Amino acid sequence: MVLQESGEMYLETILVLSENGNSVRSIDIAEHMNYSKPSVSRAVGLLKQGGFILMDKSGYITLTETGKKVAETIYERHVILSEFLKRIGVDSVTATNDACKIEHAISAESFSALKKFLEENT
Amino acid sequence: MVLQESGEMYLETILVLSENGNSVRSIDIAEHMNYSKPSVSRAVGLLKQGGFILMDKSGYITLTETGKKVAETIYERHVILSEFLKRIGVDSVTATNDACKIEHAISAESFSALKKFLEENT
DNA sequence: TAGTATAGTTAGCTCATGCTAACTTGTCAA
DNA sequence: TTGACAAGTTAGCATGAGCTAACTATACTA
Repeated sequence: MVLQESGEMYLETILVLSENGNSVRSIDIAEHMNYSKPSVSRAVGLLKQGGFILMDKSGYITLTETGKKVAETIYERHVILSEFLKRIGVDSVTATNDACKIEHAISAESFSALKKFLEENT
Repeated sequence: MVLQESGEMYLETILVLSENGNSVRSIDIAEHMNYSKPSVSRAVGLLKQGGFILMDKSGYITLTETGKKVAETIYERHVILSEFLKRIGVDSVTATNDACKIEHAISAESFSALKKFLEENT
């Protein structure tokens, strides 16, 4: 299963919700992302099928190792990208929004160059 | 008409082709973007309808003022983004590819901050 | 125990955007 | 003039991803 941008967003959302100590069911994802329940239901089904998440009998969702790896990769990109944008003078809200979009578009190579740049210019 | 990422790509392609002195018909766009003729035919129809391009009776395409503005905006982003990525150590091919994707995701505000950053660090 | 609220699912729609197959149209050369 | 090639269009398919309406299943409360 090839993960699209939307799949990455779902995984990232699951990671963020669980790290913040929130319960992670389809309904929680739907509320957080502002999507309808059926949209989330289908997406969750695909992610389950693709081996990125697990769901217990009560509907609580956890990331598999694979899912966690993807989610953490994307989330790290998000953090570094928004950090970088803020550093060059972009306001916090715009930086976060843009990071959210760019995180899916940037390659691993460009990302690590950016990260290195940020580390060297602290 | 709200322009999607794909519409931006078509306009950018039209700009690049014409600036390089190539003829710009649907078939030229199709060859350049590696898309089928029908895909381009429809996209061109939508761009025409949206007031972004004009087409003469022989099928030659030119950008309207609106279309040109969009195309130049995107193309400038492309140039600056790939310049920036190369500056921080990304190889030329990857920089170009990533710029191609990020140019549609970045906001005007983040872009101008990036441009300013690049100017101040020449 | 019956009724209600909450969560999840199913069916089916829409839109954007790619594709192929097949048709039309116009130009040029034999 | 005819035939062939090039360019463009039409019809219709596929996929991803959102949506609403309506149904199901579970659990708690009166």
